Amino acid sequence: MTTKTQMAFAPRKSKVKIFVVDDHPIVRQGLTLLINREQDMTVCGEAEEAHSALRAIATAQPDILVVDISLNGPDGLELVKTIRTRDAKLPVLVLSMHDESIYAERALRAGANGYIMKHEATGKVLVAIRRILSGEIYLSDRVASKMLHQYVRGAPGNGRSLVTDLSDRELEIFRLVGEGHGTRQIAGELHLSVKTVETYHAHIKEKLSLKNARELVQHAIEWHLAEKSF
Amino acid sequence: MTTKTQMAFAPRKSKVKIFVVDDHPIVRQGLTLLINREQDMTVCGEAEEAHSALRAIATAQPDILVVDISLNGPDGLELVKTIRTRDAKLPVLVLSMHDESIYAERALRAGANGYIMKHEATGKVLVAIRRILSGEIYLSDRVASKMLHQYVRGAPGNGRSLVTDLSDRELEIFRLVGEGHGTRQIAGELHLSVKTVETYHAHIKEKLSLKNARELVQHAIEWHLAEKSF
DNA sequence: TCTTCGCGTCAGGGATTCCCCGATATTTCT
DNA sequence: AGAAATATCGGGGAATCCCTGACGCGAAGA
Repeated sequence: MTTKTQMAFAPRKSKVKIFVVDDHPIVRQGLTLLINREQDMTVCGEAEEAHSALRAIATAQPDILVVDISLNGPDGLELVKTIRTRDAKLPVLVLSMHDESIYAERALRAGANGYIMKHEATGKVLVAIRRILSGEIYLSDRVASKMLHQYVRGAPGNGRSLVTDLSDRELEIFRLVGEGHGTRQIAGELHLSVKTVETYHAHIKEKLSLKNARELVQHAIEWHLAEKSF
Repeated sequence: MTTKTQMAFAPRKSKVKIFVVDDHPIVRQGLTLLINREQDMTVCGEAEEAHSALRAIATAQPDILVVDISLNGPDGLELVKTIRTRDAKLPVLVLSMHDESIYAERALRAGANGYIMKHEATGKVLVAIRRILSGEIYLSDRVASKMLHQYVRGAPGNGRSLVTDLSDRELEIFRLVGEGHGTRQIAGELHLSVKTVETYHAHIKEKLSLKNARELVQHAIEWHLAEKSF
């Protein structure tokens, strides 16, 4: 099931090439400096959004990707999915500033090989990268146990919100609404028809039991600046 | 393994001592590496939340603080306010991942000397630090122009919120909007014409320098949530 | 295997809101 | 008193909301 034959256990002659996608230059810089300090790793390129990332990846040919989940335009999940349609094997580590395990689950479902949060120790990033390169899947202990919990029981402590029921695309629109983007604006950013965005509005309203668009905006904004850190 | 305040082998030369507060280790690392590459700057300590930050700052005696606005527990604004009660002059640069200028206004009002967003170039951080150390206030061009625009018509002397410029009736509509009520609904509740409510919308947008109704809703909700915490 | 179902995408069309132009009367400030 | 702000309404075009569809596709279930 796994393609371990591709991975060599012998020490590489060339460094592992890593491509970083994050919309915060400071984070990119931090990751780059962190990675380049390692003897056997090097950052072969960066991008701040999905479109240019795909272009740059084609030429840079990295061995692994590190992708932030919240980007301008198509988000990290979309990027991972797109990459999966082009290269089934290219490993991806998804970064997130949110502790919410809904993203972890979605990331893995989208085809990522690991999920790590920005508030974890920097060393964990390197651990995750090595773990993934060796063919395994990386999850932080907290997220892993959380996901297992949700696997065993439906809702531990009743901590799941209706937002969990949203599909990836719906969640993406929901997030953009929460950031204050309008229908037309979102349609433009995601290269969709206005009508399509309106359909997502309708679906989200139904899944979250919201009466009208105003409540949608209200909940999206409150959810956005909730910053619920666990 | 994790040391919140790490004493580097700081050269005794008169480097500017910088203290970093951010709940994302990757960001802290990025900032630290970035700053320490400068000849005249050094990071004298870090913290990931407000409480330990206050303790560490007392001993580290930094020349300037760099504080993320979203922390676990008390947020960056609270930290800035607390610091202002202890040291009126210690300069503070507030970091934020939000590009909304709502936070910029609040940051300055809380006593910060600068506001910069994480999605700006890393070099800007160094520029901001130097600018602040020279006694000035740093704002990114976009935010600065917007805030200046706001202060032209306001009263710059007192630090009151722009919301106080609203008339009673306008504030009433503003509050209802923040509670999620729609135009028609408000008109019904106040026994007004829909057109009248629309006029108030326009007046409020004008006074608060808001582009469209969406920003109005955003600010109204933000303000509404802030009111509840007092 | 066939069928259902969720998902992503889009259209038509009436209802509603947004947002620019106004207007008039009362209250408040100078 | 005169000027400015305030409170109340309207017209009309653009944008949106919201309902009712539609189609392909992949996954899950019968």
